[in-house]
Amino acid sequence: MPAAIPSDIKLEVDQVLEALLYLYTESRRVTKELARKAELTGPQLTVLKLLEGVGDISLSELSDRIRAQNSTVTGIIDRMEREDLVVRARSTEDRRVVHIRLTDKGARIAREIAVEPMEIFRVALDSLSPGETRDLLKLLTKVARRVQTVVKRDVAGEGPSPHPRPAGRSKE
Amino acid sequence: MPAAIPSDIKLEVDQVLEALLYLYTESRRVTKELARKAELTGPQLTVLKLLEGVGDISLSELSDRIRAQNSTVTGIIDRMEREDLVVRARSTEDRRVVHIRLTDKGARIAREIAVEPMEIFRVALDSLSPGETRDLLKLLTKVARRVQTVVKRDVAGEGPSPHPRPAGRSKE
DNA sequence: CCGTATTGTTTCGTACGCGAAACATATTCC
DNA sequence: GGAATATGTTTCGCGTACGAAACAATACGG
Repeated sequence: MPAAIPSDIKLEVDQVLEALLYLYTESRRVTKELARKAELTGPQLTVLKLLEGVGDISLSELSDRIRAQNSTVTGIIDRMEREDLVVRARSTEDRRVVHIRLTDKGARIAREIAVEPMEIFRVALDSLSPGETRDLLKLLTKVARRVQTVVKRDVAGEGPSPHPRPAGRSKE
Repeated sequence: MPAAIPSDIKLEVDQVLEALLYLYTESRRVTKELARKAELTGPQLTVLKLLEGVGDISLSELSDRIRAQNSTVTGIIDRMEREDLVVRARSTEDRRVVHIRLTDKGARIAREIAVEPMEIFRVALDSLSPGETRDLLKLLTKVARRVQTVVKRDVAGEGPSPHPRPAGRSKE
């Protein structure tokens, strides 16, 4: 644990978080806007392009891929089924499993939207040199990995507070 | 525009996006978890700490700060008012504006949650050297700025498609 | 002054997004 | 083989989150 953190580092950390927030927010906005042209929502477009890429998958797998809970995806698929973009097909081997499949209409729309939702970010990232891109990736994954271990430890502990208390009052 | 983009760059870009998504998702999860200890939701905790920091502000300003629409914040404030965490106070100079103010209860809870929601990320970012942190910030802001200009141009155009069409059919 | 545009907030409708509980089917262990 | 368990999905309740429209008050042009 670092002993004394200079406060200008804290400022930079804030700015990093700000930048992350901005980029994420913007990525959603862009996806959404792109989707609107096809009368879709952001998540629906994501699902459509995903299915186009990998073929039929189960609902759980879909949830994993788009990092959402099953209960969330159930709703998304409900609405997409209502719009005749996908169909549910009960698996024959394991009857608990539901496979999600593109309909012809769904496949056609996926084809029509040739742009990857994240295209803008590709463009933006192109403003970095290959070396910079690699550096960025390295730094981000390093941070991500670190977050992951902290979170893991946290979840495992589950107790009173494994957090490194930030010198604030904690009594009551 | 770079002439030929090697496909391993594309892969790295994907990974960068993946990392961004992960970090953002995780930050929300952590905030939420922290908030739960005080019977709050993530956004509510954010608002509480923000008000604690800057004092009374108008609803619009609040919306700006947390990057949400007014209509979203209206709902959040509704629920917080219901829980007696904040009060609305109509401005006397301009009777259109509503100032949001912490109640004693709200202020107390804000004080009790000494941990900044983003603390975990501070910890994670501490695993980078000061130089690396600065590099990360530099790269992220560079990308963010680039995204911003692309988006701006996009919005300004508003027309058929200022996007660099990716060789897909665009009719119909 | 009066009408019109502008600005700040709320309302409404819809779509995520989550966690907990319900439910159905599979698996395991005795 | 039947109870206990685990796994895949849905249901439910709640809280964001957004855009468009409604509404209120202010500013602006004539």
